[in-house]
Amino acid sequence: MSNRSSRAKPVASVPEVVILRLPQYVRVLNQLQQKGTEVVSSQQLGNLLQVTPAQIRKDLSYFGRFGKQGRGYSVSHLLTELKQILGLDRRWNVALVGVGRLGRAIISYPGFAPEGFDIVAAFDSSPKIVGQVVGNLFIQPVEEMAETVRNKKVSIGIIAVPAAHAQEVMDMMVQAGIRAILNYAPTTPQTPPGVKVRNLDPVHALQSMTYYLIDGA
Amino acid sequence: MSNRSSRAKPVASVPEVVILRLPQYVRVLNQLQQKGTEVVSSQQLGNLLQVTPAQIRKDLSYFGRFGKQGRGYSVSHLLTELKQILGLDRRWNVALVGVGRLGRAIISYPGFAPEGFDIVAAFDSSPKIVGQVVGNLFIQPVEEMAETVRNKKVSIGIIAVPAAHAQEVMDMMVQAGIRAILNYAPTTPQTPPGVKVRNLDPVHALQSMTYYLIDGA
DNA sequence: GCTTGTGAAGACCTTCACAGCA
DNA sequence: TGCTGTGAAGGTCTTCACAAGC
Repeated sequence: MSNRSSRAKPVASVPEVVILRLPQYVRVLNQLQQKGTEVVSSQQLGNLLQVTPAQIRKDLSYFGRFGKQGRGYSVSHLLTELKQILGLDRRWNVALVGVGRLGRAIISYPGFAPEGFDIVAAFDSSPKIVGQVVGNLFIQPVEEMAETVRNKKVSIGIIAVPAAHAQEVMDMMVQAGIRAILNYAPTTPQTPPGVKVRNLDPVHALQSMTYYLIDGA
Repeated sequence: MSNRSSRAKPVASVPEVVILRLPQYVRVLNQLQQKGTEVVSSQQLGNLLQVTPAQIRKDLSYFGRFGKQGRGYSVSHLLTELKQILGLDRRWNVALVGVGRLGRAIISYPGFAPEGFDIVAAFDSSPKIVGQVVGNLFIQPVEEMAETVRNKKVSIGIIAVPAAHAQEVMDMMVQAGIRAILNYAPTTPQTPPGVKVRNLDPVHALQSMTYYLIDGA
């Protein structure tokens, strides 16, 4: 009923599309804050995000009442609330499986840590790769996954193995208790309920655009 | 009315969610074909894809009637049709902008060419990088983009520059006539109508999963 | 008998439009 | 006056359920 503590849990379940938009709001609010903007209206946010103002207000209304009539939203307050809602006010430990060319690129990608995501373990199935050190990480055999996930409090997995092995890696991760998975393999593994997967497959992305190019070319 | 020539254009506009699913159907059908499966029902496809059979039949019905009552779908026939619908029965020329660490990884990624996507040009704004040869590609200055896109019949662009420059690269690509863009930068550029963009931002993907992890941890 | 293709129903999400409040 | 928060309306996508046909 009250939302004063900003711990308010959504009463009804929030549509996933809404959750997918919130990180974008966070990103734009961050930019506004850096520019020194203190207050923003749903109208202005909508312009920046190419979204209708009504949608922004509706999205936010799932979680509480963050604005002031006649004025708009306090940038810093809304940012704080959204980060807390999304769990972006803390750090998350991540485990990577597959330390080939792609896996190495992911380990050295400098964009994760500043956003609160720390790759704290990396696994491979090849004896040639296990034992190597990449970045600061000692590459472990996949057999150690469950134990390491427990010890290092890993909550998120990244799959960077060839498509043919993605499903078994998924299963191992789920078995180890991981419930959020970022999948770089060009395949869509079967996912048990309660586990979230995001696929980052560039080929699939391309294949879903060419349809719109036919005729034009 | 007839769909014999399989050139049938959809009568009403097809929902984008449908277009996003079709490449998955193609992928699974490819696997079935390699295993020697000749006929498949919407039920079986649904099991493999974790989608309801009704959805598969409805999706396909936007484009024609590809099945046989009582039997199901011919794998090879459906595959041919879907590839043609999506434009995956031909090759597409792609231009990359941003030849840093990420751009180099994209150029050397071996997954594009077998699926019909050829990176035929690469651009960078840094004089230190322009003139280098990466893979087989001579890195050109961004100023040459419009001309090269025309000469080499490029239809698709890949953005692999830092977030701060993604918007201007987008604008240049659109200016050069590109209408499909794969964006690796961690930002969502403003997109003019008629241009399709797919974002492959790993941080955004992670930020949209942590919500579901709260409580559990 | 089995499976497609599809209108109709239902679920879900977006947009409207306005009461309420600063 | 200006902008939020939100029921209600509208639109879109998914699922149902069954006639048609192999």
